[in-house]
Amino acid sequence: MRIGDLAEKSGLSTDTLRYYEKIGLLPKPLRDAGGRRVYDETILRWIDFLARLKSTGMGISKRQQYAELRAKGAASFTARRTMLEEHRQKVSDDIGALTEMLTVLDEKIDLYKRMEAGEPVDPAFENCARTEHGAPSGMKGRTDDNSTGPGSRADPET
Amino acid sequence: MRIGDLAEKSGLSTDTLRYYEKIGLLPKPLRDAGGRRVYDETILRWIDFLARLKSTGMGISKRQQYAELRAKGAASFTARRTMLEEHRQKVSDDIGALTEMLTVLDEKIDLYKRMEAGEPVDPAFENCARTEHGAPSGMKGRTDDNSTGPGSRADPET
DNA sequence: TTACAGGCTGGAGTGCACTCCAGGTCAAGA
DNA sequence: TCTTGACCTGGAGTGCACTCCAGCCTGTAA
Repeated sequence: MRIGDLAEKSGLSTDTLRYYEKIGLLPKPLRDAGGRRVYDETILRWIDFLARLKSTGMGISKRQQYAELRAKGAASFTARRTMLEEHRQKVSDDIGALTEMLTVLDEKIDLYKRMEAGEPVDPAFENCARTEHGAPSGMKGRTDDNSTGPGSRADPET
Repeated sequence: MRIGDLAEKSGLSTDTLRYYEKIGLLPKPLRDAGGRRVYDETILRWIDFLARLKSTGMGISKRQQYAELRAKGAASFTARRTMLEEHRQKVSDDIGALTEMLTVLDEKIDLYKRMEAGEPVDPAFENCARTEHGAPSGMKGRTDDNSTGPGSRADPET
């Protein structure tokens, strides 16, 4: 498999594949007689896992570190497991934060629906819907962000 | 409240607050006699929500768009709700992907533990442990890394 | 009155993660 | 043979999201 095929199969561009090789995320591949990179199908599994690490918030330097350990083989099993355990914790925390945000968004969306319908909104609930930060409400008098529209005293974003 | 106080309360630096103002995320505040920015407590709720949008993956341009709508007052309720509904979908999808990753990590961590203990690992199971069955979210059912480190035939990263 | 903390502006610099480009090589098909 | 397309390298450029800096101003406190 040449780099173009791998690009197609992995979803990464050839530039990105060469870049990943340069920074050590991908092992240096064999070359054919003409100097072109030749890849084995198995590299796809590694690229996939790298993509998953990335999409779940692991930055390049951590991935580099992991790739470096991987290159050491069995000697790095424990170190790799430790990294994965740390990442697991981060992923778990992120799920918690996102789940919380889902609630915040649901409340806010509901609030907007009711405002759109012209329903009067209880300021106490507004606070609750908007954030954990319980600041006293009372419209702030900024010309550009507040009470501008006809018929709106309460803006969910105030 | 001056910019230093707001920085302390919001967790953002004064530089970041001025930057957010410059790009339109924060409304232009009033100024005191000496030309210094003066903030009202209520801005904290908005900053908080912006932070939440950011930490849940909304980029600056989308936040700018939302802030622009917010500045329009009641006239933008529906547009804002639409943006929040789109973001809700994204957050929900992200939770799905992260949850899937949690399973992948758990299997991989378990695999490493067994390798560290010197347990022989059945290659078939290895694959199973690493692969997403059926690739639910856009990926093609490959979910593992693979390669040969020096000195191990059965490397979880292989 | 002077020291100094804090604030102001415009603009340059940073780190991440690519992405693009110029100028060249290689190999298969017309 | 010639053309074409894929590939090569080194290096420059991009977009995001800040972060830092120089040089200046203001207001309070010793």
